[in-house]
Amino acid sequence: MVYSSELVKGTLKTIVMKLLTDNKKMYGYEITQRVKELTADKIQITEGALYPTLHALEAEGLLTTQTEYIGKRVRKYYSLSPTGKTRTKERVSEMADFINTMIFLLDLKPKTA
Amino acid sequence: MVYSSELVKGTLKTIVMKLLTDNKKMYGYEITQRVKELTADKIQITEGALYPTLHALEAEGLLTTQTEYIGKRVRKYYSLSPTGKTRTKERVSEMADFINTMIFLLDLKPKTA
DNA sequence: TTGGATGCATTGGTTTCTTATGTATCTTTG
DNA sequence: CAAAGATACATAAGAAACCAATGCATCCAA
Repeated sequence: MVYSSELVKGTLKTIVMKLLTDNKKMYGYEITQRVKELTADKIQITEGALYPTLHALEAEGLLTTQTEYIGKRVRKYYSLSPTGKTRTKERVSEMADFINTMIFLLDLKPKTA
Repeated sequence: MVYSSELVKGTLKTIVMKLLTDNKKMYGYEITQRVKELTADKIQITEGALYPTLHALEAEGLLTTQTEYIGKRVRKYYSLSPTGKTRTKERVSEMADFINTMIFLLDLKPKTA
């Protein structure tokens, strides 16, 4: 099962940034795999979506990169900048608020809970 | 305060359909106002987003319409078709599942809860 | 009588994502 | 050892969903 792409829309940046908060540094491919395993294949980040997003976050100054070589293969690690860490907290808490609003709007909690 | 539009993306249809589940019939403008008041102005549905969405849902056969006149002013009521009701349940429960995934991914619940 | 609210709708542009493609290396398997 | 699949980066074309702006029209209150 995979969530409809419409549902997942708008959450990619937040997910990536939160992962980087917990893991200090990660590379693109690793992120796609981590999300897949953490969500039991329900969210699959495509590379066509991820790489432009990473580049955009870097251009915004929220991520920094460092390139490593594994044999002859390039691996580009991303880390949160100080600004990125701040923005991540803001984004995550905004998302938390939004989720509560959705739970209320969609009546997802039994009233007796 | 208003949620960033990026965050709200992809939830419009679900919200509209759920509202129609609870209210039998509603018209466009009413929907925008209801969402505003239910969310304390945090979600503001623009008309440029809403009307095309309503038309799309109608074209999909999920909504039916009936036009009424208030004085000389047209008011177009939307209701869920039987198919629409089924789809709404599916959408809402998919959204519930997705929200749980996001809560897990973003670590939004204290582990001792 | 003018501004604001009500109520419909479309158009042009942007953001965000998908699908497809490209290049290259490494590993596993028949 | 050849081929397929995994690893790893990236871009380009197009679709989907949305926003901002605008337009038309009615109603009401100041």
